[in-house]
Amino acid sequence: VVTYNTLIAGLCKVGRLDQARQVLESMGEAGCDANIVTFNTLINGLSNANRLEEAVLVMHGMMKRKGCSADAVTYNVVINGFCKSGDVERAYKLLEEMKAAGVSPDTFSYTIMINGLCKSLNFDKADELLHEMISTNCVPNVVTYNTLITGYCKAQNLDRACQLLDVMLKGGCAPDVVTYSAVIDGFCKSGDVQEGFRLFEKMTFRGCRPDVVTYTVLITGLCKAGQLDEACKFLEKMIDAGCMPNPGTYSLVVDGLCKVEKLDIAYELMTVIQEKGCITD
RNA sequence: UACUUAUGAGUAAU
Repeated sequence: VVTYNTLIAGLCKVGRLDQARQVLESMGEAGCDANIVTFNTLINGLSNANRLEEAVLVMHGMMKRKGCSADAVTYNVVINGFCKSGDVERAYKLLEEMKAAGVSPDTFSYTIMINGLCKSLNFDKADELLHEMISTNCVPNVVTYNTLITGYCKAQNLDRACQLLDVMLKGGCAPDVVTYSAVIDGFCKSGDVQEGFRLFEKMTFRGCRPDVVTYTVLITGLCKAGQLDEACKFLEKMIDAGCMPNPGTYSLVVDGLCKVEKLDIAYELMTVIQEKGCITD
């Protein structure tokens, strides 16, 4: 079964969904019964391809089989599909349906739903779910908090984002590089690059290593603020810190320089970057 | 300790 599941997952990943489905259907004749993971894998593939009604049909088909019932992953996958497609209401209904069917939502379920609600700017409901999960002894993890924090940052509610960061610190849930990058991005997008750098200092002080995204966020902020010299310096600092920029990172700086007609500096930067062993595209 | 689900940035020229 595991071999089959791996094959189906591979087919789904490259978009050969119909073939994945055929493989699943042929398993019975081959004397190998599909299990819950097999179905979840296919349902996830359909869901990612936005073939949601089909995903639901496969889910229901599976539930009619003997010895097969939907588990938390099954629901999570479909709920996530509806959230990503923008149909948050349908997703929410499925979460209710899940509870009614006696399948307890897990940390993934709540995080997925909270993400959907944040993306549709329904923060009241998102907070409500956070409390609901805590009251049902389902522990929010770093991803759950990151999801909410990102949502609030995008909505430029930085006070609430920082408040949640505090909850994490005090509640023993260590913020990670995603948490910090999200909040730093929030500060930069609000025009306060300074505050972004202050948090950058704090994160390194607390032992959290910035990655390529963290640096890119700050460099983007500097470029948007017209501080191109600083952006260049910071780009070099990043490389010296052992963090390799990807093509997106430095093309952003090069683009910024070109827009203010500092073409010579842009060219110089390219040279420096290449000398440092970065691959330019 | 095999297989499936959730979170952050950038993405130009034509």
